[in-house]
Amino acid sequence: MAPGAGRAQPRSVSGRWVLHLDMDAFFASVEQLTRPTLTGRAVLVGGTGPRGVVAGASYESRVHGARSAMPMSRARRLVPGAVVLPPRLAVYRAVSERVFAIVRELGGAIEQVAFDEAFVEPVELTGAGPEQVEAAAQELRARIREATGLAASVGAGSGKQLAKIASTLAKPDGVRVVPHGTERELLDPLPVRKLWGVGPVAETTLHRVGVDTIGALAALRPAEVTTLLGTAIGTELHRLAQGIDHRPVAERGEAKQVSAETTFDADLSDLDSVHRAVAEMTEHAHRRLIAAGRAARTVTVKIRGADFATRSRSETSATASTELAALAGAARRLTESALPPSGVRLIGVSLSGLTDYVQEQLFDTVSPPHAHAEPAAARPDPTAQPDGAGSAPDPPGRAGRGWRAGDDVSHAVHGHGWVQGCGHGRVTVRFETRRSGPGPVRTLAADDPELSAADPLASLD
DNA sequence: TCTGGGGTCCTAGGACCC
DNA sequence: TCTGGGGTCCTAGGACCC
Repeated sequence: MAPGAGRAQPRSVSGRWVLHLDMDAFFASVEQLTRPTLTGRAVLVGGTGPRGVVAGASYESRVHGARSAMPMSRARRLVPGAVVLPPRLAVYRAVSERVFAIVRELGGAIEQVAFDEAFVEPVELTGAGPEQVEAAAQELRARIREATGLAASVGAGSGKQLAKIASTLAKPDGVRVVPHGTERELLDPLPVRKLWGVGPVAETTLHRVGVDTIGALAALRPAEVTTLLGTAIGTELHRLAQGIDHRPVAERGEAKQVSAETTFDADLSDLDSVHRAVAEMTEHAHRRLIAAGRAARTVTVKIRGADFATRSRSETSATASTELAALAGAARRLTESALPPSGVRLIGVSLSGLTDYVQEQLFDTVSPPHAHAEPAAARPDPTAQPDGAGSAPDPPGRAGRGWRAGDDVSHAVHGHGWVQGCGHGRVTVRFETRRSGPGPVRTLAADDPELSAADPLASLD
C-alpha cells in the first residue's frame, strides 16, 4: 500500500497555530511615516547609484510595476514621479524593535526572519479555533498600528509554510487564517514558486517536467522529487507541498558569518584599487566582528567580474583571530587568485568560523575604578547593531559640501528635515518629522552655517 | 533592463585520520 | 598488487531568503 494513499490529512501537530507577521511595504512605509509629505506618493527605497536595486517600493509605486530586487534604473522608468531614497537601516531597525517588542507580549516562541517579518507561536492559541486566532491576529495588528503607525499583515496556519503563504494572501493590511484540515485545498492550485524554498532555478526544473502547481508537486513520488531537486531540499519541499510542516518556531542563533561587500559604479581595472577595496571591506567586516564580540578563523574574498561570474577564495587558520592585520593579510593573499580576466564589479570579504571571545584590554583605560567585575564586554548583545550602519550622524565636514538626496539634516531655525535635492551650491530641504506632520520646504545655501547633518532617528519623533 | 547587500543552507570533491 | 569504509574538515560554487 502506497504511503499517503487515500490522501491522508496532513498530520499537523494537533491544535498548533503558527502566525507569520509581515509589515506592509516596510522600508517605504517607514519613509512615508517619518517624512509625512511622502504619504500617498510613489516611493522607491534602494541604491541610488547606476547599479542600484530596489529594496522597498510603496504601494503607489507597485501599481506601476515597481518591485523589490528590480534594478532601480528600470523602476525609475516605470514610475517617473517616484521619490527615490537611500535606505536608512538604523530607522528601520528602531521601528522593527518597537514592533517586535509588541509581538513578544504574545508569549511563546518568536523567530524573526528579517527586519519586517517573524513567525510566532503564541502559547494561548494552542487548541484555539480559527475565529479566536483571527481575533488575536487583528488585535496584534491594531496594537502595532497604534504604537508605530504602520500596517502589518498576519497569516495563520498549522505550520510556518502555511502561515507565510497566508500572510502574503492577507496583504495589504489584512489577516488570513487557514483552518486546520483545509491546507491542501489552499495549497494545491498555487504556483509551485509560492513555496518557500522554490526559487527561479527549482521553478524552471519543475516546469520542465510539467509540474506547475504545489498540488502537482505533492502528487509526485518522493524519489522523483529528490532526483529533480536534490535529497535534502527535495525531501523537505515534497513534505511542505503536502502541507506537512512540523518545523519548530525557534529563536535565531548567533550569526555564523559577518561580511561586507560593495558593487562599484564602474568596474575597477587596476590592481591597486582592488587591493584598497579589499582592505576597506575587511575593515568594515572586522569592525562588526569586534562589535559582536567574536573572532574569526576563516577569511573569504569574493570577487565578481564584469562577466558577472563570482569567484571566491578562502583561507582557514588554526585559531580564531580578532586582529585586523592578520585578517587583512589573509584577504590580501587571497585576492590575486580570485581576479577575473576583465574588470572588477564587486568585492566582498566575509569572516566565518566565528567564536566568542572575551575582550580583555579594551575597556581598562576607560573603566571606572570599581568596574573590575564588569563582564559586559564579553556578553555581546545579539540585538545590538554591530556597526550602526546609517545610525551615526554623518561626520562633520559633510555640511557645505556633499549633501545627498535623502540625508537627514538639522537647522538651527527650522528644525529637523531631509534633503529633497541639491546642486549649484544650494540644497532643498523639507522640514518635517513623524510628529510634525507635512512640513515646509526651504532652499538654502549648501554651506549655510545653521545647517548640519542629523541623526536619522530624530525623524521618528 | 542588466542584475544590492546581508545572510543561511546544500553539494561535491579532496585531504586526512583511524 | 591493489583498492575498505566511516568520519571530519576545508574549499568552491550555487540556490535561496528578505
